[in-house]
Amino acid sequence: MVLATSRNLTPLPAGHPCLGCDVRSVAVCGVLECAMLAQLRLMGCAQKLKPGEPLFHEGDESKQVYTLTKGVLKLYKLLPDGRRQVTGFMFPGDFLGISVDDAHAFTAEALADTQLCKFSRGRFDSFVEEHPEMERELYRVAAHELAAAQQQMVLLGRKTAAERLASFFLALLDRAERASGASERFVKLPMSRSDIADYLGLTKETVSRVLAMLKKRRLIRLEALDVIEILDREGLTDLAEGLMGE
Amino acid sequence: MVLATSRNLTPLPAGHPCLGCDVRSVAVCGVLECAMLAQLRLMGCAQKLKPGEPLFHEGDESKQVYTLTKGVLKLYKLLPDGRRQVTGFMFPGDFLGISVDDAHAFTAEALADTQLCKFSRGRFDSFVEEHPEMERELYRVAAHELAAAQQQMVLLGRKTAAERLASFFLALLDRAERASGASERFVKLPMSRSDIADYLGLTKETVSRVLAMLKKRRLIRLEALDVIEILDREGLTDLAEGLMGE
DNA sequence: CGTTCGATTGAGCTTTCTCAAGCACAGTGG
DNA sequence: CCACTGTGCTTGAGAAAGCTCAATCGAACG
Repeated sequence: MVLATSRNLTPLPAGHPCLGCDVRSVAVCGVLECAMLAQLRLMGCAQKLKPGEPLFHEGDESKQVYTLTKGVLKLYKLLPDGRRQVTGFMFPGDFLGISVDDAHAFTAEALADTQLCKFSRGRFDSFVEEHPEMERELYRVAAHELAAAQQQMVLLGRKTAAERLASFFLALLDRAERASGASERFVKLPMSRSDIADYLGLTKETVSRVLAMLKKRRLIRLEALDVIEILDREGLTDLAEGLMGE
Repeated sequence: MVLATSRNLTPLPAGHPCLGCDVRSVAVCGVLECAMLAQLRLMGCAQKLKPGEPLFHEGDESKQVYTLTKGVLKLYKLLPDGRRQVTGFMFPGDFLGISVDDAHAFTAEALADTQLCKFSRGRFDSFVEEHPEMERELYRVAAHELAAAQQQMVLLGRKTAAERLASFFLALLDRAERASGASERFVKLPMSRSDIADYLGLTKETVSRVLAMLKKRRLIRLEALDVIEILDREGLTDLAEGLMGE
């Protein structure tokens, strides 16, 4: 639910801290010239996170922006009594840097071994200053995120548990296919059942039960605890859109 | 849940279609020079809507952008079976124009007699082209919207019915106070109970019942069916943040 | 081989929803 | 001026989806 989408590939100069990443692009610059991408990357320095390690907390001052190059992050907000809402997951290629009033609106925490390319906000801002087309791109990505957030509001406000799970798996599938550029049958779930529950506004028990139901209906299969196979994409799509209820 | 916040006031030239509006500003240009605001306004032409009249539908091609000058709009998305999620309300000063792939992500419908200042997207884009600081402002507003959307996800995913209503009233109160620049005790509800329900992920019956409960707890009072008085703002805030449950 | 931690399953409960009836107020026509 | 009607709001009773609490399972790891 934050700046997203991986794009064009860009070569990195030898010796750069981001060398060895999964990704050779800067997501937010999908439309920018390769020269510009390389230049931006040069300004960054590498940062690594272990599973469970936070990158920053909700309310922290936002002094850096990041590109995720390897791993997965979950983004979440907490209520004072501990209720958690996961607002999104970040994958390689995603850009992390939108903030209001220079404060982070959510906590970002690694789900796996994670690697980021970090830019100081000042340097990033001056880079954007020098490349006005970057500004447009930032706006485009924010607009995209906003549309995704509205879609998630429909899910949280109006969909049943089964519809939420179906929508979630299809969204992960779409993303995997966009990343690989090929059609996929298997979807990796790098997050726990609790994380899925907190993203979909459910409990982990309900997630487990609905998962069992989707298996019994032959819509999906569990290849492993954290890998699902999509058996009936059309059926899953109908379910996700609420067409199975009647 | 779409571009928002009213700001600086700008005089409009005599004879302009927007003359007679509630607002003398273009929200999205909060930081821009007055000269620029006036110039943008000159490019616009007026449009009026009656209650219940749609401005555009979800999926329609997005050929215009708008500034709301008078009235209220509700923005919503539908599931195929008719379930509705209201993603936001628009008030005078709000800007309506963020879209992805040139298609509207939601339906916009008037709740009252409404007046807008309309710009063709092409002219708006070339105006933005000529005023790069406008691009930054668009981005800033989109980022603000995104933060609000994430807040709404917490509400929809994790809050109880009472917490949702309390949060909603406080958000309306905040907005009213920002608009008037003064402290307020009364909040106008220009939308129906069903609209509130569809915004908060509830049913209209639950909204009514929770309203009755809030009255009994002396947190609010109904001045009229569509005007609430805030009797205990602190209590309402505690409730909205989930601090009353324990 | 035992321990641990996440995932699953079960039973009962709570919140919210659904369906239905009653109420209040605005607009209309006699 | 008042009954009539429609629409939206409120209230009630029963149902259901999903939650809570608790027990069990199972894979990973020491």
